[in-house]
Amino acid sequence: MAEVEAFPVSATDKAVTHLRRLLGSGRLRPGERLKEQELSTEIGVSRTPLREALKLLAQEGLIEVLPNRGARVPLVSESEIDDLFPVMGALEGLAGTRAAAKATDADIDDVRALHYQMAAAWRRRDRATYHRLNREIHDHLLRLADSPTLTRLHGALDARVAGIRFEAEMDGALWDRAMGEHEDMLKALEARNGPALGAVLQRHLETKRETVLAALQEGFAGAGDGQRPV
Amino acid sequence: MAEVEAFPVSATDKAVTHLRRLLGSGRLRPGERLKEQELSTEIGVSRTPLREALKLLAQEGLIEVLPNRGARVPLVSESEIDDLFPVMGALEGLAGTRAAAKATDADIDDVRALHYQMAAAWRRRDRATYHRLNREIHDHLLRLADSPTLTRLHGALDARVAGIRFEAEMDGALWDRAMGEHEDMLKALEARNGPALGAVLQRHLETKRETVLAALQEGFAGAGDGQRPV
DNA sequence: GTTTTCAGAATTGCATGCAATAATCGCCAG
DNA sequence: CTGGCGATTATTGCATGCAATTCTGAAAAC
Repeated sequence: MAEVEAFPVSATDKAVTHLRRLLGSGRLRPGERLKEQELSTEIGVSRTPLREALKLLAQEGLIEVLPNRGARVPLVSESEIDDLFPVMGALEGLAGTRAAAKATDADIDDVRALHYQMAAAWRRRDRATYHRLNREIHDHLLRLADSPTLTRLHGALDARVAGIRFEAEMDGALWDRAMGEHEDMLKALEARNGPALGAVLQRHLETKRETVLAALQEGFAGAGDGQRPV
Repeated sequence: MAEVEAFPVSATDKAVTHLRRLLGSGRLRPGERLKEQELSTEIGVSRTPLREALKLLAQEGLIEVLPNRGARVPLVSESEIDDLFPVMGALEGLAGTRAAAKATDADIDDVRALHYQMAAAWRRRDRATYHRLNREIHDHLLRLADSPTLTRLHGALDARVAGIRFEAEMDGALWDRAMGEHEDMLKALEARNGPALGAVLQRHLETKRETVLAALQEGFAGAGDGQRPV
């Protein structure tokens, strides 16, 4: 067995990872104040690396730090969604264009397999499986685009909406529309038509934007299910 | 006069600003090691906020920090340029599309004024003025796009190539091509043709990519003129 | 009953100290 | 003279302490 590069995870990385999980899982809710003392003891690092982690996540927009007033989980507003999604659309559009150009036959086979599994989940209205496979397909396409910068930026933006539990709220019409767009994606990818794939992805983002906005208006603002009426 | 919100600049902000200037001005050269002690005394803050600043800039890709080995100014490689520019192209394309849709007549007048000043600078081969106005025009368009996320991401990517002194190397043919694209930009903006403006900006980025690559191959790698053969 | 005030507590921002890791340089073998 | 090795030095990573700021809440004023 090859010796694994014994890679000392820094306390800052540990804090970043831990905080990401807290934010993504909804343990920290929008508007909530993040106290350094509290978090540092929970995570098991001192305040210095924790503060570094907070600043890093703030730069990504996942939290916001106010001078002398500590960090908060930002409330996600409609205007932020409207700001965010066009940019994600542009990035995914580029990803699609590149992915179609670079995909090997094997890559396309992989995506096709995921696609048909997802279509099956959609037909039986299995939300959880659908969303898992959906994510896998999008990750796959992004990976095919083969651009670290693209992956990094997209990930940063995606993390901001990850807290919104829009999946649960996805209504039938929007879900069908999304599924239809996925059909078009597969066709464009099979035809290795980059511009078409890019265009579909941009349309798809618009559908996602509407889904997220609907969820937001239903009161699923931000991470967690804390605001759920039951 | 309204009382200005007296806002205390944090030591971290001070360090970030200072480091940005050092990197942008070429005082710190690619490959150079950044020592915390040295920098902190020069900037006048202690190591803690300096370290926060380093991590923030590292997240933007302006520097890289290796575990236990400190921070370095990364060498800019061709592959990084090839990675970066398509993404910037997608962002500027979006900016153009939005800018054309949102611009008021007054906005267009402003851009037109800048454009004709720049054209004059181009005709008399006044590089410095041309590049200043060029930057102003691009900033203006980005501002018209009216998207904080777009501005932020574009700024982060732009900072990475800002250190490369590609302006000095811009050869005649590429310069003329860039100027022609600016003509098209103005036309598209005047016609409020968003897609057209977006497309021009993407083409323009490709021209810039070639310019930067040429400069890189001439040995102007990264910030500063240290590698210049004289 | 509502608002203002102000002392005490809590919290953040930053500097410094100490342990752990990496770089450096002189020394010795070949 | 060159290349490898070990002690010394330099540097990073992190924890902690202290000053400055903000928050809290209870009493006083209206």
